[in-house]
Amino acid sequence: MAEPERAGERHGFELPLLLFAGFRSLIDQLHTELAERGHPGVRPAYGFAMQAIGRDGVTASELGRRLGVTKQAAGKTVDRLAALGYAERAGDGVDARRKVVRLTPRGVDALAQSAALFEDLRAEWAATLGEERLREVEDALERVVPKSAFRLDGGAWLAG
Amino acid sequence: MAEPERAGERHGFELPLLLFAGFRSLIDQLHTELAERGHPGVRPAYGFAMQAIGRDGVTASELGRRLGVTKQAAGKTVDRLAALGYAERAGDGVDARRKVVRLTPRGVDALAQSAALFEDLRAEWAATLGEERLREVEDALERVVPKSAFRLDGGAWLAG
DNA sequence: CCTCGTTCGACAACCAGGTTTACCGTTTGG
DNA sequence: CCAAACGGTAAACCTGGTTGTCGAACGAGG
Repeated sequence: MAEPERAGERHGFELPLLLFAGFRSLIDQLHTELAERGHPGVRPAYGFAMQAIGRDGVTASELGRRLGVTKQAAGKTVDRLAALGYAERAGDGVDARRKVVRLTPRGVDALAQSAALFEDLRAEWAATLGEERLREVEDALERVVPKSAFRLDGGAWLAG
Repeated sequence: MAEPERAGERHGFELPLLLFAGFRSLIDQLHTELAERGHPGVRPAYGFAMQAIGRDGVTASELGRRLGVTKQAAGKTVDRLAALGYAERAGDGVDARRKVVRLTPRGVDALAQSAALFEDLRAEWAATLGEERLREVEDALERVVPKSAFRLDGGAWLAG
């Protein structure tokens, strides 16, 4: 009760909420903008997947390993991506079992736009907080986050 | 190329990853600890739901509104919570349509333990970063996060 | 050269969580 | 007093996962 000014005690439960809200607002803004730029169907999970496919393409099994899910789940994701025109499967001449998943030009475009938009969003934060302070936040998070949590399998985690 | 020291340029895509990783590591640690303290079955989504039920109880419809999902989805969540012994339904004497969902003592315990654990986890971060710096991170996030993103419907958002 | 183990892709059945649509019973207000 | 609004439930379906199983293709050994 001593200092009603300047947000008193910080409670433990606020921290995860703030982090999540920050993540969420970035992702929401990204997808809003992405939708206006010709990619209305992209969902957060697809972003992770396309990132994992990359410009060289991967097999479904390898994609599963990168995303931390089973090859079956990865295969289903590729199906949806393919249905939306973001990826396609092509047989591999060398190994008749393999089918390489590759991003279509449309997929590559979505990825490139996302990267640019993330830069813009970060710049907005920097405008509010100052580059200095934003940097401090990033550095702090990097110090406190175990690198084991720093992977590309967000989609899998979310679905628990 | 001027300063290879001190983590060069920060890229836009790192920010959401850092925020998510931070959130994720807190939630993972919470549930690991929770499991060791007699609540192995609790999943992140249940945490949101139990928080929304609160100590007074709510109807399924109201729960749905709080969580940002349909009443049907809320009802299913209550089913799972009830199956695990964290919540129970009771008829309301006044309005024969209503069935109030209440936390069981076990549910209340899970909620209380979670709150305590979140305090512990925040304290760990404070030990690494310093209370000062952690506070700066929290304040920065609060400034930059639109309060509209600061809701209790995380579960619904995750499932897209 | 042929077989054995491993890998890749696909299929089926299932679970968690969400959505629509639809219906029934209760409560309430014009 | 009756119709509209509200609470609960159920069915069918979607997205993302999971196991388990299977056949086809590769690769290393005998």
